[in-house]
Amino acid sequence: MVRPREFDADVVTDRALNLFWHKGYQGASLADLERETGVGRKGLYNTFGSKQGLFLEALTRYETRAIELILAPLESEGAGRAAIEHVFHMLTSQEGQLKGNRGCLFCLTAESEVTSSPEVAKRVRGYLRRLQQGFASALRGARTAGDLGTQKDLEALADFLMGTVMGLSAMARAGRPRTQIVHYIDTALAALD
Amino acid sequence: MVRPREFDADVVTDRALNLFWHKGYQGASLADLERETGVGRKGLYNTFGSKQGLFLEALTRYETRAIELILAPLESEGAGRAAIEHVFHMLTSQEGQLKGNRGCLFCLTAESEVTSSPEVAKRVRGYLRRLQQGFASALRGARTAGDLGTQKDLEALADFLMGTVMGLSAMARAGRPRTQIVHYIDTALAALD
DNA sequence: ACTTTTTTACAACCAGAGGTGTAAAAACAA
DNA sequence: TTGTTTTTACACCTCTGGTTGTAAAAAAGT
Repeated sequence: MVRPREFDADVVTDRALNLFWHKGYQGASLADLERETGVGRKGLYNTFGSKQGLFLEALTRYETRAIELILAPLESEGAGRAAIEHVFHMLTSQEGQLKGNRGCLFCLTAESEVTSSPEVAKRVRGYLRRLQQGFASALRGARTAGDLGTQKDLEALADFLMGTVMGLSAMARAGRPRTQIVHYIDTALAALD
Repeated sequence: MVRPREFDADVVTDRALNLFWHKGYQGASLADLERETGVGRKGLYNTFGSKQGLFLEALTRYETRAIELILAPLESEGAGRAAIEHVFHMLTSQEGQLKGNRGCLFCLTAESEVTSSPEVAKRVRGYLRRLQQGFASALRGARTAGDLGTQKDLEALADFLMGTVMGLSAMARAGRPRTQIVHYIDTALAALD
């Protein structure tokens, strides 16, 4: 009775995510999105409602991946200092957000103008809060395991690590040399000693 | 013989700088610049040649201030650990880049699309390099004064501090709570212990 | 085969971008 | 005052942004 769609909304979301990740929300134009996804304007609007709707969908997709790769290791029961180090080393590896000078999509978005949209702003704040809490959780684990100085302020350390993620994202997007980024991360992790 | 300008290019540059600082290069439109400076399009184009020309002029103005406030203290003869701490505390104070969620103009520009312009990219790279070298210089001073662990890698620490400036700028622009920023900076400075 | 429903392709829309052309206005030398 | 030069004000241009309308095309139930 109805004509089925010629494209898979999931792969379209994936491709749109890649574009937003590379160029940011405002930097990715509808023409870019058409080209990248192979779907015409009307198809995108019928499916996602608006450019921002598509962006929110892409954010969800990104968050899902980030939960697997970053948050889950930090939030897991036995997480401690090793989990924290693993996350940062993963982020600076080829698999992480360094590839293609993309950085972290939420960090990028947090600095941009899209945050004037309440929905986007809420999503960004939520992610960053969860990230900070993830670090706090893993830090408590590290303390319990005796891997952390007893005089350290855990809340301050969690804020520090969250800021470090933002700094890492900024350096990645700025195309800073790999050596500099590695120095940055290694020194930051040494702050836990 | 010639009709003199009705505006002072210096104050126009200042006002344009403020706008670019708040909204970024692409975020500041010609209409915004006209409104902010009180000068018409033709006046701006006669004086600065193009939007990018005006931006480069504003960058120069910003750099001049940054040299006074940030680089000079780091590069001065007796600079050491106190100079580094002073710079970061100044940046997190009301006088610094935190005011109005502006962050650091060079860091902001480094993450943006304007860097596809070779002139802009060169200016940004030059500033960041000088900043890193300023930290390295002050770190050498700190070591000489015995204010630094002897086993620390100075180059890595300098890269770390430069990254910390980028992280601070990102947090400021993202409108992160002051407490979090203070935690971030204090913990980063403790990494010098 | 016909009808219905939805997707498609294409063009158009309106707002805003950066940049420019034109002619009036203003200052100073003569 | 006149003439020259440059700045101004204002409209305009072209291009691109996101968004929407229209009509052809395609599947599935009857």
